[in-house]
Amino acid sequence: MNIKDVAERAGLPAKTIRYYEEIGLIRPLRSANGYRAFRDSDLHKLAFLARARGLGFTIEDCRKLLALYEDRGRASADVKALAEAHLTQIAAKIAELRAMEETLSHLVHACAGDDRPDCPILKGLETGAETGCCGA
Amino acid sequence: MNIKDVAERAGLPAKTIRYYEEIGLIRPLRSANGYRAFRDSDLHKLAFLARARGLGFTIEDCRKLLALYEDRGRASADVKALAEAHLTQIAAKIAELRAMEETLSHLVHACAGDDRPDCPILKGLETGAETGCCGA
DNA sequence: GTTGACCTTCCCAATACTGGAACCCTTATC
DNA sequence: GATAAGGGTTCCAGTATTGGGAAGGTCAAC
Repeated sequence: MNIKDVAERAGLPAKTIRYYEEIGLIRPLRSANGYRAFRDSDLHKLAFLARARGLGFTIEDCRKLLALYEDRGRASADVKALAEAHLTQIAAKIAELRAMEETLSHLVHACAGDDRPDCPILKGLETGAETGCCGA
Repeated sequence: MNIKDVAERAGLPAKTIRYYEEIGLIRPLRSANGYRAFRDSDLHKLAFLARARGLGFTIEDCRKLLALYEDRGRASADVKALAEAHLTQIAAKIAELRAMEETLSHLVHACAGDDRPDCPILKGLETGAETGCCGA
């Protein structure tokens, strides 16, 4: 298979596939003309990578997951540990975003959004205070 | 004020402050010895930037916010529009992370996490299916 | 043989910093 | 005056993960 075929089937841009080869995630063969010649196993790995990346795993995590995927003697505990650590990071990121969302939505609600210059959002950014809409 | 003082007061690393100058967010004066000489107005801007960045605004959004902050004749609607667009992006990011979290936590819960190789997480990444724990 | 769709490598851009090297300035101490 | 500590400066390179595009080789069809 040439790169465009695997790209479509794995759901990854060709550019990304070349990059994954460059950093050693896959090692496709080469045809006589210099084209990459992907085996089914390469396609499987790329689809695996696409899904792992889609779940937010870093490339380095993907490298470890791929190694476990290929290791018939792996312990599922190792996979689970990786996934749990990643879940923890996802939860932390969500919490961070929610905090931003909360602060910012308070400010937005306090802002008239008209043609006058008075703006609680800018005031909040200036002073570090929120709108003060509900106490203190 | 020298850079270390403003860094502490604004809550930003000195490196970051130099970077902000490089990209034109601030324009501190220079002393005869070549040191940056920060005015109070520079400090205010840096603190403003630190808070805006803390709310997840991109640097380019910060640039616009700073321009509005400095424009005494701004319309608060412009600020609000920026903030609302950012809120939308935050919400989208949260939704994305939650989807990842949900999929991954299903897989994790289905995984025994012992020393055997059988692993629903790897299977899920291989096939694109979730655990199938609840139907289908 | 020419067109058009592939493929290749290589370099640059993006985000928002972060680290380090090499070197200059200031102040205090010996 | 020498030295050392603790500032400051610039410049280069790197992070993570692509995306864009140039310059050029290859293949299949007409």
